[in-house]
Amino acid sequence: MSLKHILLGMLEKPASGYDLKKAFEHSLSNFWNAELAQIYPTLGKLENEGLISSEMKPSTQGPRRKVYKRLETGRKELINWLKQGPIIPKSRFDYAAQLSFLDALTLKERDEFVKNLRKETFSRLQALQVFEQIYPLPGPEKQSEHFKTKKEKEAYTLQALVIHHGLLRLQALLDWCDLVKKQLQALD
Amino acid sequence: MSLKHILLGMLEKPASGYDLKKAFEHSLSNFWNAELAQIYPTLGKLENEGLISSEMKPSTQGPRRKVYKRLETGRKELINWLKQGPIIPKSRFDYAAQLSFLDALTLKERDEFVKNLRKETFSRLQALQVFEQIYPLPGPEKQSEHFKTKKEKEAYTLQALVIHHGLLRLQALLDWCDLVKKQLQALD
DNA sequence: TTTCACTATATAACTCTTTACATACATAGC
DNA sequence: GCTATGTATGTAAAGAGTTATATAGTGAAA
Repeated sequence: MSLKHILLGMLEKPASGYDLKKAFEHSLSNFWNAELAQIYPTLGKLENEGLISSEMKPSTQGPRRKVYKRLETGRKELINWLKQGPIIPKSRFDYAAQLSFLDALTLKERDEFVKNLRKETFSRLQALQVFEQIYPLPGPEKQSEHFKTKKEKEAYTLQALVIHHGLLRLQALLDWCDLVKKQLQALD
Repeated sequence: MSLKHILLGMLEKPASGYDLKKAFEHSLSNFWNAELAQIYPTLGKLENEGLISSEMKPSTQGPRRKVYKRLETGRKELINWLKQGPIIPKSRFDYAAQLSFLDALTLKERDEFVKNLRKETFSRLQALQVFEQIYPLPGPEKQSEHFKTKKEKEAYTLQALVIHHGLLRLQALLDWCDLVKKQLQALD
């Protein structure tokens, strides 16, 4: 189960289920998302397995928080997961499946379909470009003094790389939309 | 549920559950895949809903086949699904999540991780390029006489476009792997 | 003072998907 | 006769994920 390991990885610093959900809603949603209804039971399982521990803490805003902390066993489990090598999920591209059946629609409806896909893709790309400005990739300059520790620079670089994954992916999808538009027009 | 509609779309010509599974294993796996244990119950549901009908037919090889046929109600349901507009699934990129925690590994292990991701991506790209040669995109030439009917050319073009979706996607992933490699090397 | 918005945790019911298993016919090779 | 491979359909059980709902505290606006 990937979510277990993803939560384990996210618990670099102690956090509540609510905190983790917010992290998904921010930058992380580019590669994963999970609902609170899935996060809470999963944290519970991780605690039962002795990989994390919890502590109730008062909150300034609202009810008391259940803050989880990753244990050393949890860190080892995370490393084992990473050592397994990259997990490439099965492809699930609903819109591509839809496109392959698009001849069932009228010309006007087909155009509309592609236009909507392009619009949505562009909007997601723009949203990611905001993060790109916050996390530009480290250049070849010798401004390492910008980072306090090596570990800090490592974490930063990985974050920037994940954002770039989304950028390259969305740009490729945008290019594809343009190709589809061109080919559909050529069909008339 | 997307699988229902995808099977509905695939039933342009009558087919058995086994036939549909084989279609997934061939070209379609680039945007979707489903196990027989999921296909059979789903076909049963579609039949209960009156969207498709079935007929037992003898097979030359093995036991008798249950061949499903899309009904007019099924075609209308497919069209309604397409008219909803493009469905963009939630992002689930396990390997990108793994990358963001990669600082937990040694330098050698990180290199190995990226190398494996690139290798697997390249191998998938090569497999798709075989399909690209069978389904090249229609060029601007006036060789429409190559296709018997307009409907035939439409179906062909859509198929070629879906293959190109995979090509662009995998090429973008390959580019990203190279970027990751470069940035990880720069960290030492 | 009621409503809204936000923080915070949790469960129930449902849907979707995967893995494992069970059954059965046909053919080819050893 | 036995084994392997391929065709063909299905069920059971477990796991993953979504949607709906319940609860509860705080603060700010209307």
